[in-house]
Amino acid sequence: MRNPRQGRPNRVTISDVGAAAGVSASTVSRVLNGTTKVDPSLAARVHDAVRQLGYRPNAAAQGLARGEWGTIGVLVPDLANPYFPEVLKAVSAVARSHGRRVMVMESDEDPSIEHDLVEDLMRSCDGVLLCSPRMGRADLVVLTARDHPLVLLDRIVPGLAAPAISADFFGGMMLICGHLAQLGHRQVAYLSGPEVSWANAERIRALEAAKAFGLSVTILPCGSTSSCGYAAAAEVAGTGATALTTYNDLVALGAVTRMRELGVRVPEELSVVGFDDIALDHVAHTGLTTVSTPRGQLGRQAAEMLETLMTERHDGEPVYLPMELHVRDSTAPPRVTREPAE
Amino acid sequence: MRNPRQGRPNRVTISDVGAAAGVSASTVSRVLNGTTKVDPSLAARVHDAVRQLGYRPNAAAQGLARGEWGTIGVLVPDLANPYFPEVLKAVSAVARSHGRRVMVMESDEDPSIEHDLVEDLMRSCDGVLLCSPRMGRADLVVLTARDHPLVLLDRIVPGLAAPAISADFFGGMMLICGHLAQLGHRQVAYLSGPEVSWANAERIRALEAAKAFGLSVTILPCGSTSSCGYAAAAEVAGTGATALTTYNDLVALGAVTRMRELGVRVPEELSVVGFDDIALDHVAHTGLTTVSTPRGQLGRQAAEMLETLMTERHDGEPVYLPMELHVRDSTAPPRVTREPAE
DNA sequence: GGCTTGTGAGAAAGCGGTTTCAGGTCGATG
DNA sequence: CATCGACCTGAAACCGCTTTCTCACAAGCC
Repeated sequence: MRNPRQGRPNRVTISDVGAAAGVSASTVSRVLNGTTKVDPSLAARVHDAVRQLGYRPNAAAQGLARGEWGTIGVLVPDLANPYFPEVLKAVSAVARSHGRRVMVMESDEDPSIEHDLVEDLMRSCDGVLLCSPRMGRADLVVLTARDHPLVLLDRIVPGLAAPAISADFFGGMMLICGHLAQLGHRQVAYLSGPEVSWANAERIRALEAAKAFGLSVTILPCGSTSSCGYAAAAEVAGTGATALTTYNDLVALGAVTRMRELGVRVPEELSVVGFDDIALDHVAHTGLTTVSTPRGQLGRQAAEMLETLMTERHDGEPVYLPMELHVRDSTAPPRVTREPAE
Repeated sequence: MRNPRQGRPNRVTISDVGAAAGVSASTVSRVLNGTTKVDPSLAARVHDAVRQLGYRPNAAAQGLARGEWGTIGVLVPDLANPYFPEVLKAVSAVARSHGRRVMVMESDEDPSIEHDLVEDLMRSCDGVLLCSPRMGRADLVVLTARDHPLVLLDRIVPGLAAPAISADFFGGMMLICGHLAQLGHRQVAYLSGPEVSWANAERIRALEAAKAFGLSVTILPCGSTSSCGYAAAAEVAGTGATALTTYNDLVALGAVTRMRELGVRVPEELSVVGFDDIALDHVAHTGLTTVSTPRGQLGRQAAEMLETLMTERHDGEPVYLPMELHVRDSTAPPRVTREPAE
């Protein structure tokens, strides 16, 4: 049944154009795609017909015939997280410059549906950009094993067939630790992100490594939202920490708000550091010390990787983009140095 | 040329599945779509084959055969504007619940390319959600005249064939004016948004109407970003206004930042009101008085409208969603009442 | 001038599904 | 026991476009 109920839109086909111009459909196609020389006068007639009939080629038919959808897919955990729109923006620009459309999906932070979503993207896109901090390794192996262009974003997993690009979370946290150590802090607390998040693991790995700077770290379970930060902030006092590091800026800002309420002065009594630099500092004047993720570059480069992946085969190593430290008003030397460095 | 270079992904077709299961392709299709009763044992064999071969139907082929792409398209002016991700999130959820994927495009605030983008969406999507505050009326007329489901978001234009839904910007600004009038303000300045923006016009229309409350309004050209607000804030002093209204929260926050720098105390010396409620107040504690746009509901309802539009024909009137006033810390009575109401 | 090249346009064969159409099997019925 | 429907299933047509294949025609060569 051709679903006669709804007059399907855009019913003018390439043959209609051909008929109107007095040529065959093949010729119309050739004119529009410029694949072969055609008689200029015919070409003109075709263009006229196209304009008059308002012809627009059916994307599905083109995709089918060409074996290319002209589309790339992006999966992100949460669109509302200010981190992603910026990435998306860059991806979208790159895709457009290559004549591709962008399909966006969101998993709502639910890793269990991500596999299906990616499969869905794969069957409707030429390539997929996957940003999934939580997806289990097994799923990743299955997906990257499929012979379908896929680039991993902000997630480096050794041994996968797919290329990957990520901000250097480890390096970013090291910058923070260095900054804190230099200020004289020794006891640091960390409001940890999602348990199974790779990005969170990277931060923790850096915190461990920072023991070399003489930092001692207490890890408090928290989450990735400002309300998590707000809720978890109360427990920082018990750790004796003079500085607080966080999974991201949202958590940090939530914590700062709570600290204010608790009468803990920032940074005099407690230094607080964010992560990602999404604090919109120019607008909201939060003055949060943090490290910045190069989100635009991340998106741009990821999209370019995907684009090359769709023509050549993959070769390269995972790419890490450096983060940058922004010292603002939320960090200061600890009030009392516990003891001078031995 | 079939582009033999790149082994096209997902080469297992429905016929392969049929062969593996010892049935015809038609039967496989019937099993997968459940259109007709098929022998249970055959169905089982088919399902096995599907699983073993990892078959996924080619979306383009399905789209072509069914005359439906299973996709809706969304065009927004700027993904990085925190307003849109929330709308998008809701749209995406609704689309998914109807088994549709979402294609996203961004015009980068450039109305001149929007027409093409929409055309592109139309030829690859079953329906289009158009959020374009700037597009000229002529373009809108052309696009809505095409026989293709399209819903207008945050833009009500009388006389168009397409259904429309918008936040009630007029009502929102009236709430603000009422609030300010009640506090005793008489002289109000407005940092105006983009010249040609419909949403901006609505706000101004409300400001005009608020003369009935005894408010006298000075309109200052500004823009839609925080840096615009920052830049334009200096001119407010010259107007004698005791309260400042803005195109949106970003502008307002930029203005507040500048006011702080200029030594103007908010709200003691100047009340400032935002618009949209994207200030992330729970995280950044900006304390900005503003009106909230029901972005989630907007996206949800718009997507539903589009969905019904794709089956039935359109009938209804434009929908306006109410805004809500949030009084926070950035508004207060004026320091000196210029003169008592006559 | 006859024959080989070269050129450009139309016919036709897919791309990978869905859906119509026709036929074959089987149970029920007269 | 022969006939008629129901009901499935496979073959074939079709969705709209691209691309190969084929062929007619014109120009170039000896």
